[in-house]
Amino acid sequence: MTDSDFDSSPAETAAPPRPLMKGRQTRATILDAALALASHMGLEGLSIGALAEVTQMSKSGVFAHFGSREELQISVVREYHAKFADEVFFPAVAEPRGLPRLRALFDRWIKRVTVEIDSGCIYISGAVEFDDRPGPVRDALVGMVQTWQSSLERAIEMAVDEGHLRADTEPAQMLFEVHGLILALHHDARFLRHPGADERARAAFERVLGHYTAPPGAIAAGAPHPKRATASV
Amino acid sequence: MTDSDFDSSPAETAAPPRPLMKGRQTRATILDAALALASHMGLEGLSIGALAEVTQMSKSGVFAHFGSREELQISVVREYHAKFADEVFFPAVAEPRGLPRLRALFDRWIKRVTVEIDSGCIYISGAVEFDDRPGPVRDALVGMVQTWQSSLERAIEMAVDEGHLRADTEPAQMLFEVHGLILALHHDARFLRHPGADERARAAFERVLGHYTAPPGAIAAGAPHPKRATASV
DNA sequence: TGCAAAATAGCACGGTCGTTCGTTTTTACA
DNA sequence: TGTAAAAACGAACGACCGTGCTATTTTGCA
Repeated sequence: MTDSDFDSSPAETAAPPRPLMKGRQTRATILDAALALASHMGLEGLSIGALAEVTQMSKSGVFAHFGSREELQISVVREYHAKFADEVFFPAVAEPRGLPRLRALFDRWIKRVTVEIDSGCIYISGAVEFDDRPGPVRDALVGMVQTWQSSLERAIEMAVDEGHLRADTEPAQMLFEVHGLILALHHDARFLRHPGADERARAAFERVLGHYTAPPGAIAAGAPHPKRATASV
Repeated sequence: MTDSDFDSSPAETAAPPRPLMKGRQTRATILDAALALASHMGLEGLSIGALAEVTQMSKSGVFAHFGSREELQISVVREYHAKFADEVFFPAVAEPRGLPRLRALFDRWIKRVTVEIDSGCIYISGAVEFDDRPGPVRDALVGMVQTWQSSLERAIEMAVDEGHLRADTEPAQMLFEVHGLILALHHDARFLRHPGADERARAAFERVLGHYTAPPGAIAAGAPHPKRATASV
């Protein structure tokens, strides 16, 4: 469809077999509440009881829509993925390839991580919660994060191809650095509650861009012989 | 004591009033197990039952040492802080001020986050778990992270004073960027299980150093006029 | 409007959680 | 060695958890 496989819903839309309407609808309501709840408490903090209370339903009523807590968690991850795609990725790929698209991606990413008061990034919190916890939830999470990172990496490659970034740019390396900025932003804004964190992130992003757009000879590899770098005191 | 207030134990060592020996000892054993457990499952994943099983004690026996789960969590945070100081901070401040010390800090930080297989960084996981969860545990966590970051920022300032870094360096900004590298490393190594993540972090660190050691005129603020930066396609 | 099917509710289960309390064992010092 | 205090145990509590059942209600279509 677009020039990416960053697809919101694999094969779920369209084709309502026969008996459904209210079902999907309340399922969507539950999922919305679950997404909000998971943003605060983490995916492991999700509880069917709390979800039932919030949606004014019975526990079993909520439960029936997912069949297991694990399936609920995975559904939440998928839901977040879809929302993330809609709010970050798709609007950004409307921008022209290269730097404009790259800037749009980063800018929307920043906003997604910070401005939405009640919504911590589930990619980030999920990564920490499930880095040591094997299972289907982790697998789903890893898959979606990898999809998003691949999309970003491809956007970087395009910027190289367009001549907006240096030809010797390592997309994976640049991605690592940019991703770090988002993580630092998330940390400083949400945990430490630093007010100016997003400005730090934007400034750092410009610095990174500055490096990857500089003429290849200017800034070579390591430190360009400062006064006395690794010398002792 | 040293040139920092990065103190391991506020006022806990020395001065055993009278009746204690076995108590502190088993408390330390429990705390060790708790630290390992929290590294895997997070601070919220800590359970007194699991801790009792691992230490071959009764639940109430474990419980008695802390008085509450919350106090246990705080003790774990303090314990991690002390270990972190011993393994990262104190050895690094043995290096001469300026770049050598800065490199030592970053290098040991990297190792702390990655090479210790069974130990995720509690600062990082705790930050995600408690960014939306007010209370004493969050307060303790924030305090320790701030202490560590202040120490790092001071090390950067010293490097500026020594003339190892550019005079117009904003320590807080540089700290933000370096911290992001550690977070990206933690993410890629532990969650995505990328093998070469630490090399990416080291390379990025050198890049950051390269920027902050370059002569002030060379790389100004934004992008230094590449071929055609923000132009459309 | 009637009727099958889907959606939801209600209830109970086994389990784990943090915590309390009374008892028993262990420690440390006279 | 005796003894008071500290440490550890064991059982029980109320609360919440996910999940499995069987009703009951609601839906959508003939």
